[in-house]
Amino acid sequence: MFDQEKQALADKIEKFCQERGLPAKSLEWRDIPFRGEWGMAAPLFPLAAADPNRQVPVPQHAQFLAESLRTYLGDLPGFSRIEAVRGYLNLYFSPPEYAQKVVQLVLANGEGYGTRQGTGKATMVEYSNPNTHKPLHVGHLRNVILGGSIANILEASGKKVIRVNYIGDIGLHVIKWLCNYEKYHQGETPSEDKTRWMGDLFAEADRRFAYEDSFEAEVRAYFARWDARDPHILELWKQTRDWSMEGFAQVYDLLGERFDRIYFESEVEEPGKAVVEQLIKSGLAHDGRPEEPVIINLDELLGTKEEYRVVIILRSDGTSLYATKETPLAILKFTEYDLDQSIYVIDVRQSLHMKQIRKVLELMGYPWAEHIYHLAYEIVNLPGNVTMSSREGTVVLLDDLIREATNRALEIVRDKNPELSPQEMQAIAEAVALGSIKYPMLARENTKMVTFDWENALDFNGQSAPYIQYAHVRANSILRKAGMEQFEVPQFSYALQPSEINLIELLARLPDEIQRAAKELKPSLVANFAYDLAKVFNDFYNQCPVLNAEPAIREARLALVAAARICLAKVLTLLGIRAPEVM
RNA sequence: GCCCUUGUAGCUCAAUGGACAGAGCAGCAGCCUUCUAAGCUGUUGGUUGCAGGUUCGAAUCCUGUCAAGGGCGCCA
Repeated sequence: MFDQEKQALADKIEKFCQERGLPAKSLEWRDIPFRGEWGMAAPLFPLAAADPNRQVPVPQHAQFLAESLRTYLGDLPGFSRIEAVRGYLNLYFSPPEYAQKVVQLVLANGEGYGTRQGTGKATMVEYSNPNTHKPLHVGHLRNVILGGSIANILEASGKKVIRVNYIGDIGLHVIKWLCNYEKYHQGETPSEDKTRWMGDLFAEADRRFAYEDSFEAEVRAYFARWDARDPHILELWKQTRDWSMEGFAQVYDLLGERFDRIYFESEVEEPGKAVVEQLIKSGLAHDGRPEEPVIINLDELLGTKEEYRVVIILRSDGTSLYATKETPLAILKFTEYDLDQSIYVIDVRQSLHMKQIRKVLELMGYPWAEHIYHLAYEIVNLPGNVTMSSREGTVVLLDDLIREATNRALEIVRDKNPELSPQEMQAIAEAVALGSIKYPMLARENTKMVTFDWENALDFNGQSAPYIQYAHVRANSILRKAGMEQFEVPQFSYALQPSEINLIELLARLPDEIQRAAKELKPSLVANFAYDLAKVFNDFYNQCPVLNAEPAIREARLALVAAARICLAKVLTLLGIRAPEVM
């Protein structure tokens, strides 16, 4: 933002160091942690520690250097004052200039503020990955939300992004479902809620499989028939798979997710078996059939001990496994696209598995194997550390949660905005409900477990999406009443309130926050920033009258509100949360 | 047994190796003739699991230890 000034400053500091025989270390600048006045700060401890002429303890010497430097620098253009405190050199920006630059920059870029155009090779993000014939619960939600947000953030940071969904449309779970359906529910068709109906039947099939030996045997036989491409089974499979896919489409539509490419497990099953043959031929895999499965003993091949373990790539009966299909999928991805990085958003329990797949691809000689990255996230549990399991009946279904949250939000909207049409009310309630469900899953670190509880999920107060959405609504409300679309170059030539300064500071930080979140693949950084931004905006809202301020101040503050609205909408969008105009 | 993750206020979580460790919820006391109170103000609450080490400086990095969760040959 102040590049020229910063460069001039760096030159002066370098000269200062040279004159005193100090190592020419560049100072590390950071924000000053005190709010209400802004600028940049540098600790002088490293320089003090490296000073050969130092005779007092480092902190004391750092303070001495800071003071010397302050005197040496004198008055600098663009900065209002310089101070030396506890070993830090603090430079304060000149408020009117800084404020104007920031607000103008935001307004000039609009929705594009803080984002860059996509250049270079693409980054692929694989996420959601639902299994057909199974219910969708809150646990699946974290994956979708996280993956979608990461894709958004990467895109905003200047990457080309390819969103990919890998659908588990085949495997033991599907065979179980089909076998159970044919035996006990022949000819039945799904009820209104297809996903739920499919899920209920899955739970039933899963129970039979676990507790009835005869059923298990039937399922195995059924799998063999699938393998032999029994036309009857293929037909049934296609039909039932479509039911699931229709249900998924509804959910993605509601959540606002879209994909550039959908891969099906079924499309890589045959290629996977070919890869297995190839691995056996090359000697990497050991074929123990018919008694034993086909395995790759990675530890033996690599000389490691209990690190990569053994990976099973084909069952002893020749049917495929998850690992059978993972290698051809990776090959397909890198064949279809020119990728810089291939990110897999998959829960942490599959860490070893992903590590094995990567290593197998590496051993097969694919140079891009190192560009595979497993983004591991922790699962969503229920209170008391109960894992969601459809078999145990310990799940919170997505449908139920969204419906309940929307109803609660609708009550509040009706109460607050009785003049709106039912359609408008519904749209707002949905935006609020989905936001409040999504936000807690994004605001934690990926590696931290999320415990779901109803009370929390339906709380629209405090650190939550509605809080941020509400700040956006307030900004929007002011602008609507002002009736302004265009803004003159704002003049902040009055005494700025601390809350105004804090707000402007956060607006200025937005681009860096996006970059950092993209680099670290952490939507939590954006989620927490969004809350900070909303909080600071609410402070401003309470302390600084806009519409009733005297003309010069009113104009500047309106521009600031417009800039804040843009940024609030921006961060919400990155999180996959809608920013309503009214609520 | 081997490996991974987590441990911060009563609860849920923040904190690019840097200044007094911050929010929300819960509790208590207040604020709607003033741009929407899904908001705001004040207040209570801490030996950052424990012990060492590295560093001018550690919640953050390293080692050990304790606790919780997860993974480890035919589920995905």
